[in-house]
Amino acid sequence: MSSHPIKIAGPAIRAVDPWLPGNPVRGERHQLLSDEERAQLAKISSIVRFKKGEMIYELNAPAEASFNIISGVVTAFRPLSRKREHITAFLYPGDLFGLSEQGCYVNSTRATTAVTAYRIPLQAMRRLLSRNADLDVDIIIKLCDELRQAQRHAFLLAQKRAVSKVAMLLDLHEHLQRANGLPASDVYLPMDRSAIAGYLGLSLPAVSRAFRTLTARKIISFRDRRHAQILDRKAFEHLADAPE
Amino acid sequence: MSSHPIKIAGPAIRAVDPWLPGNPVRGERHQLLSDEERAQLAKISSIVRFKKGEMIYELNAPAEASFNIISGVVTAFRPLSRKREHITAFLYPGDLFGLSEQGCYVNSTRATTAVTAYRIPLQAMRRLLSRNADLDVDIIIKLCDELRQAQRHAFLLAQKRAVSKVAMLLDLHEHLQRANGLPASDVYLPMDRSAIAGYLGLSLPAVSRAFRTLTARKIISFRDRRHAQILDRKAFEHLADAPE
DNA sequence: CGGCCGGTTGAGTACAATCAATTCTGGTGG
DNA sequence: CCACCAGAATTGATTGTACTCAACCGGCCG
Repeated sequence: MSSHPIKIAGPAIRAVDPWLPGNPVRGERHQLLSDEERAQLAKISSIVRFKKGEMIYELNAPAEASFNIISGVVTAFRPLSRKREHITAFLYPGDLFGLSEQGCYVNSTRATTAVTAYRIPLQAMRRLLSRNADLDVDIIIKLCDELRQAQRHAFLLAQKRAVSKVAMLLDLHEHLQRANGLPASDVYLPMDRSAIAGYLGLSLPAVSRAFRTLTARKIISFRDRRHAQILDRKAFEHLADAPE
Repeated sequence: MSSHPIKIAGPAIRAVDPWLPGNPVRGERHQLLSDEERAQLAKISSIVRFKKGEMIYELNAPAEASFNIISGVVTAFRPLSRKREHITAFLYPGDLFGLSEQGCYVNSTRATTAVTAYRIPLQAMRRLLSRNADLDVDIIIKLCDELRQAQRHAFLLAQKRAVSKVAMLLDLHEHLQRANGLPASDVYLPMDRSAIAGYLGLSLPAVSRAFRTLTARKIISFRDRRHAQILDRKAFEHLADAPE
């Protein structure tokens, strides 16, 4: 232990606390697990790496493990008939994924950037869970977090105007960056346009046009394809918050 | 105890098991809590009743309790500017609701029918959770269930054609009835058309037209406003499953 | 009997999908 | 280092579908 100054503490689960109002900072996601818990999890986990674009697991495959992201971005999606896919979520460091229903994964996942993650076998996880009440509570908190995310996603999808959807996506990512303590002077979008389209329930051209509209109206501007700045906060929030 | 032949066991949480393949019956939601756990929860809960249409709690109010439905249907929603609202979920017996973020509710809820429910104070719940690892696991299972539901809802909302959305709604409710062991010869929709519109992200006229289209094509028929039958299973699944 | 609420139907408009052509970008090999 | 290529992204023209607004039905209650 002490022979290694840089210690890998084990899985990290980060979420906004559902109970405490502002802990430690309003809206900030914080590390839920104690060092003790992380060590326990580390004992049953392995570290895996995925190259950009690599599949992590496929829909309906037998679920053998959950994953906890250390670095990189993962896209969770449901393949549709042809070249289309419905994107369920973008997952970031501190997130947990690999949900199953009756032993099978309920979506497919792919590394959107290079990814390193803890791989936590389900068997071991279950065993650990039934022995450790504190760990359970942390997982519950995280699941509540993901549930709220999914509900926000649904809310976004219920919007009709493409510009609103796009604005809400930017808003989500800005919040996310802030919640992770990163500077949010510009919004970084690690995924490509077609992934955005899949997440927003729009066609790829529609995404492009929506971005164009927003830049034309001087509401946002693009430093490059993946870095956006919000220029007109007022107009932006009007679109992203309560769209008509 | 024994003096009362009809005993109220306490909260019931029903969900599809994420791990066991088919337990007890493929796709069936089963009771997660042991009698022991239900008794523990019962001790810290009270039973509350709500009239049809009554608000249960409001968005952003301080969250003091979670609820577990005994009977009736609850609508969770997010109020929008005017007469509109985005409906997050319809909740049925065995469901758990009253999620909070930093101490406040993240949506509003209203009784859609007369409702009876357990009211579980959060403080007591937290205390109980941190002492009981088995109970935690059950709650985790339930949250996974709700998370999948939310993701299905998002998937539904990503569909573009109104008939697909409506078909998926019927499909969801048929599955739900089946999962609860009810006969599913016809699909019962306990909510009114405008609630359906709010859930599907459509205007009220669009819902009406979609139903009309489906009946005109002899894919479904209505026994009455709230009871639908699926006539052409093939065509129905084609719309509800992999649209396009 | 009349009004009200939930629901349906109709006409016109707006917005995004589609299909297709074009430009931009990043990566590769000469 | 540059030329080139392939995939990503943008733009354009047309079509379709759902929205809006508004009128109309039908049951329920006073």
